[in-house]
Amino acid sequence: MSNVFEISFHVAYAEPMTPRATIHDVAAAAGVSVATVSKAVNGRYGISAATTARVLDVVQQLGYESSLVASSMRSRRTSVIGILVADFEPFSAEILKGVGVALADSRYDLLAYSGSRQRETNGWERRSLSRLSGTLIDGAIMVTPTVDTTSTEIPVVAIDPHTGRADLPTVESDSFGGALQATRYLIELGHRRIGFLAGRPDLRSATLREAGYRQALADAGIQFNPALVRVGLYKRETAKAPAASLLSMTDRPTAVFAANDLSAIAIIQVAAELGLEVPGDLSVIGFDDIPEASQMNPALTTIRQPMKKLGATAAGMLVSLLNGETLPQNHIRLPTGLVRRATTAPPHI
Amino acid sequence: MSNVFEISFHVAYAEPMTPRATIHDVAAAAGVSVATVSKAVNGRYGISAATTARVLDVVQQLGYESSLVASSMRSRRTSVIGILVADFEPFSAEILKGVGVALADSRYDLLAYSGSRQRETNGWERRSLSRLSGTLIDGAIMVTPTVDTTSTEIPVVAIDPHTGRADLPTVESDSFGGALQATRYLIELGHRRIGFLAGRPDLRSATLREAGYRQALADAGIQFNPALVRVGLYKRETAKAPAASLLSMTDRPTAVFAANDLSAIAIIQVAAELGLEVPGDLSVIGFDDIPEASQMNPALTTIRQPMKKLGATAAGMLVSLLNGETLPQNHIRLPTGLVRRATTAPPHI
DNA sequence: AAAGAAGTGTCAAACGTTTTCGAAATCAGT
DNA sequence: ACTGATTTCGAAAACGTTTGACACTTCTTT
Repeated sequence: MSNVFEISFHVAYAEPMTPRATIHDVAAAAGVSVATVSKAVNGRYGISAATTARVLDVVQQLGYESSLVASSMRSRRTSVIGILVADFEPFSAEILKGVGVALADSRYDLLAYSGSRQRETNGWERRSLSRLSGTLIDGAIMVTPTVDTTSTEIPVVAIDPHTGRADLPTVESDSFGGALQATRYLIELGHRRIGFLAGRPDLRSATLREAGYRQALADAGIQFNPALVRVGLYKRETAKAPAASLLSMTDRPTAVFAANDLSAIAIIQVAAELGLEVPGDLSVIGFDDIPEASQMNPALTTIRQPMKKLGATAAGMLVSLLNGETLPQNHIRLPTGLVRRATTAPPHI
Repeated sequence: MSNVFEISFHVAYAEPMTPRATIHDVAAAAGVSVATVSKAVNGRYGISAATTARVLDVVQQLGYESSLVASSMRSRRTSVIGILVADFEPFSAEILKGVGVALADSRYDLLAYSGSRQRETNGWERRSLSRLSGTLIDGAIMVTPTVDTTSTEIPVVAIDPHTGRADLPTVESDSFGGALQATRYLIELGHRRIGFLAGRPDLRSATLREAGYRQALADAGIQFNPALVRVGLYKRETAKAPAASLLSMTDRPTAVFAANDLSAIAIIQVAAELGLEVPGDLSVIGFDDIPEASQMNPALTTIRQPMKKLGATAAGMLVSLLNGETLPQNHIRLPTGLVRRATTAPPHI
């Protein structure tokens, strides 16, 4: 059976796949022991210049590269930083960019891992982390973790962390302040019936955004109405049904604050399907300012969150931890800002 | 020295880092051999239901997860697909999103790898591939590879491939057609002195974009002028100097076709520094339509390239190869389209 | 010339799994 | 009870590296 597999591969490929050279191949070709090769390649002390040169020559010829897996199995350090994401949606992609530039001239490689197979199940990232952490990565950044991960054997920094006691370093943006700004802006435009499409209740950002929403209402003397709140879970697919439910009410809101841009996109799409015009019949404001927000038509009014900076900051913290330093502050919060675009307008009179 | 390191870690962390449970720990706790644990966990035949249950119980208690590294070292298949990128800039990030959704309900996990350490050196991705391929990943997608990678032991699909003989499956967009469209559009606007800011000459896309540019000029009866061509290498930093050189000419072009959006952004920035107005004094058109293109002010006119689809297509091809299937076609080219925005206008009279 | 020091290379263990093979135990059939 | 088949489990090898201990040379020093 395994043979069948191999054979069909050879069919698919013009050239047969040559197995890569191992350290044993190099050792044999150079006429030395594998230990010598290892030391020569890694520049360890105790190998003469002549031998080293000869070994490196063979390495060159054979195109040998040490297997990351095998070497990391033995020596526990790999100089690779892992970032664990549920999937590569716009938010985590932006963070990835930030982490990438922050690590660009560090001595760390970057490995982003997304577990397609099991990501619906809770705690996928604890499992993934566990699978990668013993070896392979020296430290990890976790984006919107689904569990309150406790101690691991490698340093971990969380971005947009879980609710619950914060036992690990975190980076997040000012969700409360941002939500306050967003809701206040809708109120300033004249809206009174303002809906809220909430995020993932297990994330601190989601609870804070709801808190900000309620605070802004309270400040304006508007009674909080639970009937105007739906849970969209931050994802486009999961947000559509609650969005539809919200917009199908007989006395539907004139404006909606969506807890993130993907939810906002979902509700705008649902509105279109229901024949509602944005912003004519419905104002929508999002949160994040993902690149897609400005590409839409009409462009999305939203709260900008410095996603790249979140990533870069987390990367910086992680590198500090890996250097054995103590962090000056364990929890960092970055500011947000209102971006006025075209999905918000005063309500119909 | 290693001790010092450990100690400082404990300082940085409130809780001591507990080493993760290994298969040996599970075996000891369950009173069976490691072989039995392995079989129980992986559902292999030959273990009684009672024993399996007991082992799984212990696994649960200890929170055991098999090490991806160790298991991949022994059994060569990991169900992980790797995507190798030079760095996470907008283009590769978009591709990543596409690969992610394509793999979402496959049985493969996704691992994106970016070698910060050595990415300036040529052939970084061949080395990275080699380091990961023996183990860890079952197949790979390479984005804008710097070398004409020959046979490896795992299937590889290239996106935006290298020039040179195409020995591996490739996915790319219609660079020639897109360049034709772009240049033609500038000509239609009335431009005659049209500059070209070229890409990485080792990539097929770059040579094709230059070919399209020259073809459009020829079609319009405009003499190709080498003095109007600079090489920007697709990256913002590397494009700024050549852009400045181009715009500092005494008879500078009235319009520039930049081989990708990052180059376009660079030249617009340089133009601003030189006091030139876009599109008043200089029209600029890019290539890619990265998310950032529409966020700029003025928004960038560009050739849209279906980046997510490139990624998704490559992922589909790779999965086919991994299934041992033969690809219906080894080279796929996707169409491009003109996106008119605000950085292009007729030239001054 | 002896003895220690320094330099250079090899041996073998270890990392955490999976898998093959064989041993022991249980069971069925006579 | 005896044979043979079947089930259940463990021992050990293997994957490709790194590294500490050790052995053999060669060089200094007295």
